[in-house]
Amino acid sequence: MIARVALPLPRAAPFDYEVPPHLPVEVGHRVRVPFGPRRLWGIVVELREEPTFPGPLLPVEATAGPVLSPPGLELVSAVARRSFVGVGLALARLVPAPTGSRVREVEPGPKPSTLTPAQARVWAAVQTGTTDARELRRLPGGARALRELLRGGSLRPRSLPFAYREERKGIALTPHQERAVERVVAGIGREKKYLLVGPPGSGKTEVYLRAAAAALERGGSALLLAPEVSLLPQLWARAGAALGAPPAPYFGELPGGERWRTWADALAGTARAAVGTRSAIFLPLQNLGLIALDEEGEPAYKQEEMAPYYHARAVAEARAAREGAAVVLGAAAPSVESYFRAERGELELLALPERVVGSPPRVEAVPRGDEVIGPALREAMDRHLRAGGQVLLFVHRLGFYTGAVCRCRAVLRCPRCEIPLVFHLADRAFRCHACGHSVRDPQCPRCGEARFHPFGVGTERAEHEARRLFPGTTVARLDADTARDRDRILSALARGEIQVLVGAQMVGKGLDFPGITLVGVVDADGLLAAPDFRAAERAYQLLAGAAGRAGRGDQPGEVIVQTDQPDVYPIRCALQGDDRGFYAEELRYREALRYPPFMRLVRLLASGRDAEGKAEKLAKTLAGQGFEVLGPVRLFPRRGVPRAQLLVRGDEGVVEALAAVLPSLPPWLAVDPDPGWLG
DNA sequence: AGCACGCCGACT
DNA sequence: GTCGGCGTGCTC
Repeated sequence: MIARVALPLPRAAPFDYEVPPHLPVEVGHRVRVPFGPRRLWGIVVELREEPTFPGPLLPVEATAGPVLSPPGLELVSAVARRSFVGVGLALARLVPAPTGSRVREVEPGPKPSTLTPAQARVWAAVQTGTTDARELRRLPGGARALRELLRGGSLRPRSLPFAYREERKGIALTPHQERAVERVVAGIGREKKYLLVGPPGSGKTEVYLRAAAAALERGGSALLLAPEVSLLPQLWARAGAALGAPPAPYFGELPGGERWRTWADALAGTARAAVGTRSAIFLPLQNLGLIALDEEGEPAYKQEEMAPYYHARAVAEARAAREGAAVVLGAAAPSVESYFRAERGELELLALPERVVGSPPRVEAVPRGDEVIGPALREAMDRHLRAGGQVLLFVHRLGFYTGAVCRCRAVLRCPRCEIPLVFHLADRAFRCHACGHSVRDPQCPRCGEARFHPFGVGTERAEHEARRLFPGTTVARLDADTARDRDRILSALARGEIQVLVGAQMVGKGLDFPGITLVGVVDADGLLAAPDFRAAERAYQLLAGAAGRAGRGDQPGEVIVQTDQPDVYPIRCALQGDDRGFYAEELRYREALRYPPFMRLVRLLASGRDAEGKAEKLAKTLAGQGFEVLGPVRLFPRRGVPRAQLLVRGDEGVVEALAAVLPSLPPWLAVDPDPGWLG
């Protein structure tokens, strides 16, 4: 028997190996094979009688058992093909491996029938709340007993960053929710796709959970996705309550051992519900009945960093088509793509028009002027703080000043990455947000001067201003720089110990804090200034999301948006809650300029020495073959490596057409068939 | 990806 | 005369 084994090599096709007669090897198993002078672990993608390779074959050396089912394998193959990488590399990056990472915390599973004295001591300690594995190992005979209990499944490893828990009693559904649940449940097993649109607080999560429960009742499984790890604790806790058992967690930052644990449980069919982020879309849950993507328009669902490039939404639909699952895409402000597809009937639109929690906030646009916190916003903050409310200030950029310019008009940039440097108060230095490079006393590379005029508003500056304007109030900042304290910050906020929270992207969505009665968007114009055809969409989503943060409690909410262009459609429509108006206008613009969803853009990314020259040549070749090519443009170097990109525009078939022309990609080139953000 | 082989510049 | 740069090719 011949096994075709996909190895973790960037472009290579699978390799043939001889399966020794008594080695139990099947498709989807991880196996160890000799490869030149080394040995590699790969995944068997096919078993066949006759080899495809003409030369002599080496034998498979060992197997580690199944890691993926045949449908999962096909799914990953399709994803790999679309981003022009070998299946082996895609598998290596998407399928976790069991690691010997030490268990740090445990939680009890089913009570074992027989216990040795040492195991009994460990078991008793866990029952009384000792979940720290280090402490348990210190008990007499503890290390060994712990290992045995873990192997027997009576104890399970745990290291979830999930401190937050929430009780929610069975809430009665609104008629709209009832109908949405009914529709989605009808789609289970029928590969139906839904777009569930409703403002924050309209009860979308409840719809996912009821549908998930229905999928489980029918003997299937359910997968619930959120765009960010920070949103998982709430979802996990609520799903646990709704489904009767805590779902398995899966996300990139989860320690390897636990990622593998969830993966293996899914594959074995012992985990039937899971919550996770983007990468969880590949979890091999058996008999999948439902996939829900909350906040489906969030860019975090798109893998942009490295191949295989994939959008969790697209993979969800591919899985649904293969496995018959229903897909629910939920959003307050859906992506333009999904809205368009709902209009065309490819997705069934389900609307949850009314809020079940709180009332809609009062929204107002005010001019920003020269101040970070202008007079109108200041007045509103004062009013809400006096009334005992909490304030969220939304700023979309990190740092204090977001840029600095020399007297010779040169912008201060990172010497490696060429990105404008951002001044941070914490280290009193200019920092590069791409590579971390930092300088205290920069000199202008052009004129040698050392005097820069800083400009721009970052989260630190907004925090500083809030402190200055409201002495005596507690101001906290939650952004990428303070993310490791997020649990502490959010629980302090929940306890009312923080009056003003300054936050970037991460506070915009999903988090539910009834005490926040005022949301201030500090610089809405800056959102729109991004050089990307999706800038308006992003601005609209962030504004709609930020607006949703206010007024979920008993007190009515208020939203103040500082902008000098309140009549530009993304801002105007977000303020007026005119979603139809926004999508109509945005779709007109996309169609006129031949952007997605009317046309497809494929991104070709060249990197390394002479990236620009190579991209230039490639652009010429492709243009000569009749492709519509945009660019190339030079990009900011990544870790000192120069980069350039070009875009190829075409209809749906353009990816296949490119594949025909670029049968094997040179190592300096990467292809993203569905780029999210063109920066 | 590694690792080999292989052909042109600055050094003992 | 060598040491060493990284360009092409191979691994079942």
